[in-house]
Amino acid sequence: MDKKDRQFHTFRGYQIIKQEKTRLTPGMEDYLEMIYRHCRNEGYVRIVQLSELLNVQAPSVTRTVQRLAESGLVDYEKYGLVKLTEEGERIGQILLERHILIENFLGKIGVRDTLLRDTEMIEHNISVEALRSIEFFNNYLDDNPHILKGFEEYKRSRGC
Amino acid sequence: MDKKDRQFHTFRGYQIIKQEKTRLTPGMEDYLEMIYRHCRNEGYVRIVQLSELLNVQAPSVTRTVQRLAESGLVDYEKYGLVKLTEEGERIGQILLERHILIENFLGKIGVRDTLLRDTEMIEHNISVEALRSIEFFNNYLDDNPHILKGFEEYKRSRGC
DNA sequence: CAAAAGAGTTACCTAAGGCTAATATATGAA
DNA sequence: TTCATATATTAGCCTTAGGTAACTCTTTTG
Repeated sequence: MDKKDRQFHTFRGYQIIKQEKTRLTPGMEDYLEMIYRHCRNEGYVRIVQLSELLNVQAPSVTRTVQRLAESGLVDYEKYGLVKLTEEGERIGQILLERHILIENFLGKIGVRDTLLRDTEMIEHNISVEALRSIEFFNNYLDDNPHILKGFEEYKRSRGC
Repeated sequence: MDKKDRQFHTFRGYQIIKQEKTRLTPGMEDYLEMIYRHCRNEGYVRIVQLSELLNVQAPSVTRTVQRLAESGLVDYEKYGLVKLTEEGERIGQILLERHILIENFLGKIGVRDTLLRDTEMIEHNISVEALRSIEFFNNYLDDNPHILKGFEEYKRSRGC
């Protein structure tokens, strides 16, 4: 592990370190994940659809899609359809799986109303190690359903 | 709950929404939490100390401390000592408790090397609801130590 | 008490990722 | 085929939060 990984950093500081390694900003991840979700079913997606799905304005989408194209993750030319490259498909799938993993986990421990938002906020910056821990823990909980049953009971008994 | 809270947003989109509500950016939270940690013991902290603790350059600290002063969270005047106001102390404590809560939880499920980084990345954006869920779950795990013992066993049996 | 060292500030640069306004392209209907 | 509408792009602005270089203030020390 890098030396600087062991020191404290600000939120922004960690983002910068991560980005140096992956060349994918949180924003690009957001877009790529959504493109993947949509292209899985439809094969392509349009700028305006993305802008609705992501709740941002079209110019923000254009710019980010252009960046993803430069990075070789989507095929896109002006006024055309947004499609994934093989590499984009591969990474998009990883991003979506990560999203689902975190969402499942938060759901298990009782997050409801803010599930989407919390998942979104956590997924882009979490480490591989933490992700693996969550995955293991998820599996453990699935294989031992009495634990979450006990948790529900525990919450009820404390008037939650 | 606000209507826009139920739609998808990008990472940046959620940050903006959150900030509209709290008037504290992730950066300001980082700094305030560290100021609180240090002032608890020493009563004050200097710009250069903060820059070392946070691993950023002094000018970044000056600017953020000035902003925190504008927001009434710290007492600071040029070339002076950084001290917390009552309000800053109150919020700093909440931030530190939140940090510890998340760190404890991640530690319980097995995060080690990246514990600090993961905690930092999660803490600034997590919802109150998710935080409460984690808190409950933490307590449940503490009151039922066999669960985490079982988890250790589970991991070992799968060669982790 | 003057000079050097240390601490802090200012001015300015960069990048990401929002936004709006204005412009350009594509498409479907008369 | 032309024109209206829908779609997309460009240009330019804003904020946050990093950075450096150069300058100023404060403190310490010979």
